[in-house]
Amino acid sequence: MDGVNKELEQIFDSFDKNFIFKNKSVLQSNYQPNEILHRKEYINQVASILAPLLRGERPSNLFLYGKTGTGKTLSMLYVMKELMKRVDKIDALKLRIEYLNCKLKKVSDTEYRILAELIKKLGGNVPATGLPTQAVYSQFIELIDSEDQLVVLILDEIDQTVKKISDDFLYNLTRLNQDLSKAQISIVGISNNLTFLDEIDPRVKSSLSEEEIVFPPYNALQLQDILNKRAVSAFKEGVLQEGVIAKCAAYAAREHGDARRAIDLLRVTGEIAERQGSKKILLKHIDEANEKIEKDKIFEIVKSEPKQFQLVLGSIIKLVEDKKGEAIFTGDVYNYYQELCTKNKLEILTQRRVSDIIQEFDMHGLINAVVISKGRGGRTREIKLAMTNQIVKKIKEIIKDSIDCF
DNA sequence: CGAGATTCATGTGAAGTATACCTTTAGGCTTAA
DNA sequence: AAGCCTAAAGGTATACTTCACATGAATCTCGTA
Repeated sequence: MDGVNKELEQIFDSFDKNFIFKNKSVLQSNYQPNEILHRKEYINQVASILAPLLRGERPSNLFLYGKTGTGKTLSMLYVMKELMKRVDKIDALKLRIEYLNCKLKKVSDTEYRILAELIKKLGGNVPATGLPTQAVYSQFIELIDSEDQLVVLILDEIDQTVKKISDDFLYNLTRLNQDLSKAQISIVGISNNLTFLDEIDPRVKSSLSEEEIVFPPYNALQLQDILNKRAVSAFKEGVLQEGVIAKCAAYAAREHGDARRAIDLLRVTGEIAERQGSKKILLKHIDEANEKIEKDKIFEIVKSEPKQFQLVLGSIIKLVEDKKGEAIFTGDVYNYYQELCTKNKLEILTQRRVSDIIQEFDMHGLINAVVISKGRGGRTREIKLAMTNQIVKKIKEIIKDSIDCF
């Protein structure tokens, strides 16, 4: 018994001796800063478009674009918070703002579920299944229309949804106002995909994006500001080696100015420094962190891939290692893959499919596959691994867990 | 020797199929009036 | 009668397969110099 306690004490002790973090949550992705840097202009735009709400008028539908980590959601939520503060002071005004991230797994699947989720947020109740979609619609409308009120629906990552469902859903939403007698509704769509609006029905397009705001990526300097600000409350004083912030910002700026990425990088860097028992965060920790994030991403992909994919990847790795330096081709991979399938008693997919799978790996950046023509030797893909040996080794371990190869 | 035809091994697109997972519907059962 | 549940029926997305055709440079063919 005593032994266990000592062990625990040690763990707690080492936690206590944490030199690095003061408040790590500041660097976690759901953290809401109370001031948003370098987005003032856009926040103002959003605010001025939504301002009519305060007079009880329906604002235009609004559409926000921008790549990931450009502060769209953050800005929107901020404006929403400020608006609500203001509205609370005005008695006569009934305003509801509902935020829904369409990408969340439990929601994203269908029109039905999005509506169900919205209804739940508005205080209604729908069974998880069973009702006709039309019935859910009318319940939704009834719920909104039950009072004299203004409703703003913020639909985040809406492009994800529309890819899965048709744009009828959006069309219906934009026309909701016609079915309402007392209440009025505005829609704010947020999309990561800059070309999203080009892909949807023009009727929807015109009514959904009465106003549009594009959020540009942050540049390296702006990222630095953001990181600096967060670092102050996240880290203990003096733990940052000079240049750490700048380097983090530079890394993220290279990746289309994604602030989320920058913050993640900074956090992971801190975690690595902490784990190594370092008293300061050094530049070299950033490289490790960057690699770790990269690695995690790859592992995530590999792990979530079905067995067939893992077999193909296993075949590729095996062949590349065997043929040191020499390029390998689709045919080789397919042959070896067939062997592996037999060995593992799995069904053999057609070459057509394997070809697609290889292409997918290429898209994920796990391998480099270029289509070449070998003249009379035919056409094929020339395949190379695009990962460091370390990562390959790890992947082999992951694959080995589920499949007998190598 | 060179232009054009041929060839190889596989890429690529379209369309069809199997499967799993949903939604809808309808019928039956329960409940409450 | 209304509400609820469930099983069967109908839909739809996904992951493949099948079929058919496209590719593009090495190689072959054959006419010509």
